[in-house]
Amino acid sequence: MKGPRGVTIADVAARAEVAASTVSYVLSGKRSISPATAQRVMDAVAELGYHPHAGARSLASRRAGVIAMMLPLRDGMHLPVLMQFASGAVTEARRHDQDVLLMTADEGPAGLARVAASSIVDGLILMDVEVRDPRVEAVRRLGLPSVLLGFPADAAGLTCVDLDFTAAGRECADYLIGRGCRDIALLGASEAVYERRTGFAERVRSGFLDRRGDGRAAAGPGPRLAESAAAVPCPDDPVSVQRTVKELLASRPDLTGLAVHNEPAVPHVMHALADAGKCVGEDFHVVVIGPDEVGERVHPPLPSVLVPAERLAEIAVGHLMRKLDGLEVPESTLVEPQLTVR
Amino acid sequence: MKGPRGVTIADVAARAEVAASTVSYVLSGKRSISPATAQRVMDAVAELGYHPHAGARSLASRRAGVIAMMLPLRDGMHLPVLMQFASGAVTEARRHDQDVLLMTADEGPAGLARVAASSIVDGLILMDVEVRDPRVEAVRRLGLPSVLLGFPADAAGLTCVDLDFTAAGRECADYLIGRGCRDIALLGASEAVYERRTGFAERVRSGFLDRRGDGRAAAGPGPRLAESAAAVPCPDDPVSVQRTVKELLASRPDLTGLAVHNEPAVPHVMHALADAGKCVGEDFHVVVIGPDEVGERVHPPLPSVLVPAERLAEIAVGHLMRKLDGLEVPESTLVEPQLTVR
DNA sequence: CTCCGTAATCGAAGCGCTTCGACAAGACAG
DNA sequence: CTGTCTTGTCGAAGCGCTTCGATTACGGAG
Repeated sequence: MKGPRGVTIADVAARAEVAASTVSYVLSGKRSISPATAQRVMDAVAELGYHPHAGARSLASRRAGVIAMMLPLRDGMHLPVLMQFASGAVTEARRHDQDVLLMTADEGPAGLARVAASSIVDGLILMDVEVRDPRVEAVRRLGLPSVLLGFPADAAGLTCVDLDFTAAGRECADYLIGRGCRDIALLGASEAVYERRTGFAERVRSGFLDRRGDGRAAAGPGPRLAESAAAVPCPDDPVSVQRTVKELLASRPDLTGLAVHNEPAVPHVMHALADAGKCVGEDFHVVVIGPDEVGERVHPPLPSVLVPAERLAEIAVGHLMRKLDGLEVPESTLVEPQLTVR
Repeated sequence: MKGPRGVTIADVAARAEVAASTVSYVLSGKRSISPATAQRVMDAVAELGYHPHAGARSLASRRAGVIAMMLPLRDGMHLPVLMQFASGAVTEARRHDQDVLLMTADEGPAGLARVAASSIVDGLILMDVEVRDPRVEAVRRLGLPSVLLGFPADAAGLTCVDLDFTAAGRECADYLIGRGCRDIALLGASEAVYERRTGFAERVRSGFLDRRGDGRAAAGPGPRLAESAAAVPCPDDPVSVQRTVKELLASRPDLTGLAVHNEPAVPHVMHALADAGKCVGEDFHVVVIGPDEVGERVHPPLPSVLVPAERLAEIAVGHLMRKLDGLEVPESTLVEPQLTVR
């Protein structure tokens, strides 16, 4: 039924004149083998282009060498970040000799049950976990080693990794304050986003508002504070963005610093500011929270606090690997955001 | 070493009081089984939550139930399209009871050799195939059933699927002509893109220029033609876009229709047109080639010819499944673009 | 009433790998 | 020189599944 039978461990063993088990031990390093024999085996492996049959290996060793990565491929979620994450995860997984099975979030808990039961994967990375996420319960029940990106309501006993959004908000405020702004504001995502994932957007907001001085002394020990800071939600569409910015400027005439946590809105914000006669980079400062490209693609280029998606992926995969090896990992990991000044 | 041993086919067999082989036949349908027995088996499967061990299955049947999808995860390539493609591919694969292994293009030919040799996948989908692509040779050599997205220089014996870019260019021209534009232009990607993938960008251009009348009769049989049409490349950065548009308008004062085949440039094009006093939608028409969001996120919303990524994915996966079943598929499939008017 | 074809089921033989216990051959202490 | 460890290697027993005869039971044809 299948064409060329493929080179098996027996072929390698024959070629190196050893037993199949010896080949296995050379490859896995689980028993000591004399250097001479090991070399002969490695040569045979190279000459024959041997790669162990994944199925046979998983059957015998109860380790598939594959991890599943469940992404919210359909919507929401910022795309570049997702891609960077996916890319980083695959690269990191390969470094650990693992492959990555891609699943969409809409396979849901049943999908997780399936891959777990069929032993097709050894572990799981769950992206974009929401506060009330049905998949979380499934993960708990299945007992499959996993790492979540995002924090569910009850994270006890789970390994979670996420960007430190509070710190991101704070960094934006600090950047603006450092530029001399006394009155600053945060332009957030649409209301809908705030409802969907408690945490995420709110944490940015609270970090940002942390730096609100409200008349308190702006000097002395501790971080410098803004005299005044506000946060307003904002829909994605061009017209609403323009309106929101216009209203914001009208209601706060002394505003000189704006943090934008709403990727698609950025170009329109710039437009609106220009219309209002603000000269970004001189009498007005803007910082965006989002991937680098967003800040790069407008004129003038904007500094940005980005989600270090690749780092997140590395950390997540790294933690998962450690769990697979039975090692301990921290339950909760917050990754520092990175501010890129342009 | 592993916790709960998992439910096996033997457990199901015991529960249903049949032989393991009978369970296998019920599940695969490869031999006829009496309805009564089949029912008992199905019940047992459901009650125990049985899922066959993927490794064992692949070992015994020489079919892994997994296909590999190699994406250029690092750069280039338009992101939303990629995501839609990935999403569509996974969904379609699941419909055929297959899982998807995600690989990055930088694993290259060696990665293909590895997955092929380890029988971890049954087939391959290669995204974003370029004219001279080292992976193509590997695919040929390995003889692994595969489907390519894009056309390599020598596509003989391979199954290739792609958007009909020539038709996309033509459709843009036709749309503008239909709007009454007599002098139209195509704003393309940066020179670099044209060099990287012969085909792709060029085909759009040639389709577009197909509708150039150059003084020929604009009436009569056949498609209506524009009196004049031009194509200019354009870099991505805001400043260059502005300059390019300005120069274009200056050199062609009668220009009233523009097709933009350069996603990041779109907002800046709109800006430049506004600066030049053009009123898009009334005295000037713009159509973009790219995913819907691009057209939606500017003001006014623009019609767009999009890459039907999801369809491409379905077709690619569908073809691959057919190949896995030993059926015939066309060597070359061109997918019609879709024009969305707003 | 026998013979044969068909339908339904079973048992056993692998698939290619890992892993466990055995075992031969030295190394070394007594 | 005998007994005890190591070290390096082998053989065999599965892992859970599919698949290929073989086997039984049952009708209908002769």
